[in-house]
Amino acid sequence: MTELRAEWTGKRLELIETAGPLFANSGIDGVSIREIAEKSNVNIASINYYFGSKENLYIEALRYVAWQVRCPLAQKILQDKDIDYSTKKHCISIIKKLIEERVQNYLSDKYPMWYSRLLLRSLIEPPAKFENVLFHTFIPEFNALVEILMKCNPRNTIEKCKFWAFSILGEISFYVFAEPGIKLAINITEKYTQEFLSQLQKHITSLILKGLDLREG
Amino acid sequence: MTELRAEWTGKRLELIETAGPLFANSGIDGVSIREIAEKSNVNIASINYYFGSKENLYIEALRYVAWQVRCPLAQKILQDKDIDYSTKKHCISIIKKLIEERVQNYLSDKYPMWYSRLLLRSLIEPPAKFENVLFHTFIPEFNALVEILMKCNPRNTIEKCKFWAFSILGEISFYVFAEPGIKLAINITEKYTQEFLSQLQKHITSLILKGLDLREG
DNA sequence: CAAATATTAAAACAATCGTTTGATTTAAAC
DNA sequence: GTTTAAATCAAACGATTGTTTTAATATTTG
Repeated sequence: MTELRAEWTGKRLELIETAGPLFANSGIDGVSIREIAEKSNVNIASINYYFGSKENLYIEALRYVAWQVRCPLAQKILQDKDIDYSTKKHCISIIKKLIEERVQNYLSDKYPMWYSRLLLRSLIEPPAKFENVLFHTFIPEFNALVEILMKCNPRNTIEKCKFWAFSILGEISFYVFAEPGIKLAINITEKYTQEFLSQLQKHITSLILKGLDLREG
Repeated sequence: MTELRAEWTGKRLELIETAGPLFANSGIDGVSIREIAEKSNVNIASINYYFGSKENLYIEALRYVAWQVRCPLAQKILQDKDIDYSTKKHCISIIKKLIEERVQNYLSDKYPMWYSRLLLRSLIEPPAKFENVLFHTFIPEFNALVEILMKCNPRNTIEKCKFWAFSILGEISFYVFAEPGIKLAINITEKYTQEFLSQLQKHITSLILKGLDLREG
């Protein structure tokens, strides 16, 4: 666990942690600063005092969760010059870890569920101001993912590897953004159990590895 | 193409078609009835006159798109008693069609993109009132999908087949709800081309069939 | 302690929200 | 042609929105 940035401390952090889940559930327009102030036990003026505006608070909350649940494993792996991508075993191990990281950071109780919900919400409704956050989190991780997939399967074109990267991201993201619908479908009301997530991780890993012709053994 | 319902005609239809894309992009709270009235060239009072309230207009728009882009193929297939699920060929053909139907209805220019965007938005933010729409569209289609997957692969448990169904839905849905982020990642500004969608459909079909051990030949 | 700064508080700001009213116009029915 | 209903309109409703102001209170600094 890395340190939080200095900007995410004290009252600022409190406000982010209070407003965040509200934003994640109802969007920026679905939450009033009075509701945030009330639940956070601060005066309404504090929001503008600490963040300048409601929109800035939203953007800060977005930057905060993007930092928390970021998945830098792919970039780290790419820096390792000792990896031999010609052996199936290594490639399988890498892809397994890449999927595990995202299931852990997006879906497990390592972080509150609203972290990933707020992050993914910025994917569906990206006002101009949010693109900056996306550009520094989602895009680099995506590009690293594509690069690794290229090395694991050099015969594939970059276009095909982008499809594979989107498959990995999509499979996991679906359980975040469609969470209410999914729980309706499988008839549960509580949060995903660890057992469920373990099975899900296995399922996605198997699906992707098979697709990439990287079946073990 | 089936007929539209009587409730979706005239001024009501006009209002739905005007408000729909706004709702899909910004959510119910991100659009004002004055903006809708202005773009629709009607008086503000018309919205309450025709729908009773803004929320009802939103729900009607949701019911409208859910009806339009619904994917009833799975239910239809299940009614056909002549299908032999023990032959790989039939199973492959069925799953291909199921994926094609969703890519067509959700992503192609068969329908405006905001249809599927609004529908999927109801998955991420389902107020109590929207659950009703979900329950009559998303859930039955999902259940039928699971049932077909069970018949294609009787050795699988129902839990595993649910994962497979979610995989199919998730792979395609990702390109709807994360559309802005995806276009940022692959650096395009226009809508998905037919060529891109054709490749995407091939990719998802191959991915799912391989995962289900239904590789052709 | 005194001065300067940072934080909190209540109140009011203008603007916008969804909705309603009541009058007027259009269309349909007899 | 008269009557009845449907549709449209401008205007105003009270409530709520995000933000600002101004004063009071902590906190920190010298």
